[in-house]
Amino acid sequence: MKKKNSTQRNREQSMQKLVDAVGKIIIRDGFKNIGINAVATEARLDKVLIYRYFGGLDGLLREFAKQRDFYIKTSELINKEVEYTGKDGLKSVIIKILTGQLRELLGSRELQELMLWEMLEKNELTGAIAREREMKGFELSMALKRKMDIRNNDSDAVIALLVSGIYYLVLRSRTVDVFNGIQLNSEEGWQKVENAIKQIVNTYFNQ
Amino acid sequence: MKKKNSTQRNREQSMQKLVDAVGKIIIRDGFKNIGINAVATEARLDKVLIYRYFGGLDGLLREFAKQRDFYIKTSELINKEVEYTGKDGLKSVIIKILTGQLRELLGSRELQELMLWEMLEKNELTGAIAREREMKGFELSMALKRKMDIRNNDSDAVIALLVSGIYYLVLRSRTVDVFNGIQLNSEEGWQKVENAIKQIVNTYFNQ
DNA sequence: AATTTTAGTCACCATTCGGTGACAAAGATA
DNA sequence: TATCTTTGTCACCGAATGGTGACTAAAATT
Repeated sequence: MKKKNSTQRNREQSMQKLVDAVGKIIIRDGFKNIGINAVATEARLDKVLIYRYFGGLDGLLREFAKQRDFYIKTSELINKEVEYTGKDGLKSVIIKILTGQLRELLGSRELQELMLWEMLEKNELTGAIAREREMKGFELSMALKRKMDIRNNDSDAVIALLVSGIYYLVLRSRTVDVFNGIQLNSEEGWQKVENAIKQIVNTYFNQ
Repeated sequence: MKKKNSTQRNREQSMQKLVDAVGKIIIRDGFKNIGINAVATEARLDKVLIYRYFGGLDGLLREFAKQRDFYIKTSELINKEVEYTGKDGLKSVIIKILTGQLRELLGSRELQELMLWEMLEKNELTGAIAREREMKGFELSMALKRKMDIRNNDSDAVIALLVSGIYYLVLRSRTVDVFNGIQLNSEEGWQKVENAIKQIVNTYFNQ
């Protein structure tokens, strides 16, 4: 079997076109408008290929999720920083991680759509993606806990609450301009959120 | 025109059946499965009545939203408490409000579905409902701000972050059991969240 | 060169969607 | 009693959905 790069009749290229079509639709219309017909039309290919190459829409979506690594990368990058940071520098590391997650999610429309999807449908697919991401976050919380005082066993709930707040605000900014007086569609508003994060972390982790 | 309570040919009763069908579907299948056909089937009535009595699905949904008051009631109830509370009691009032919102949202499946809906669709309907709720929350933030130190102008962002965190955790609990090590489907987990809220508020609003 | 495998197009299916017109019967009005 | 309005059922429409079988033609195998 020789591989030819002829523009016609190229299976790999067609498969990639279909995967890319998924991303385009998610960014343009959101995940809820994804369907066999929509993807095939977007890719300018016939929908029967989705069944042949991926076994159906689910398989295609799985391949899509595999290609883009959908988890918060900042966690992994800075995770080890926690280990080698003294108790004093811990606060700034936490702040760096949280603001990093804020900015990363804010910058990735695809990730936003995926997280919304996870929130209202419990697929095998969304479950798998979410599980991977949650594991990263959990590692962070555990790493923090080892550094913290043992008698303070609610630090993970505090982190969870802050991360959740970040997630909600970013996802909410898609459909609303103002939340609790915070401008969700201007850099000024996000600066205020970042400041709030810093202040909470600095005051809470001082005790 | 005499009003008769005959079981057949009763307009008001049929209208109410349609409105109730909306609620049933939202609770059972979520908002995304709401459609003309589904509502009519659930109400055991013909869909043409939805057009005649409500002008369409939108009008029916508006009536549905009007009947149930979809906003966080705790805010309104405790709002005035803020005014007549000294600076010392302020922390406990904030905690009471936040935990109240947590419990209220946790207890209302309908409200959860509605908030999810607001997050991913920008209807005239979802917009109106959201706007009303946001106003209540904003009033609270403003009332707090008046009590607080003027130089601290990020308290509203802190509140917004906490409220957002509460919203996200509750909504996430619909499709996931654990978030950051917090058990979202057990009272124990929510106790931890409440404790985290208390600790954050107590440390932050101490300065 | 002949044959088999593969990539891709096309036509079609049953189902469901939102939406509408026609019609029968019940109730109100005269 | 006769007429008119209202309530509700039914049948249908076009469009879009997910899904499949038949076919053409390119490419690989023999």
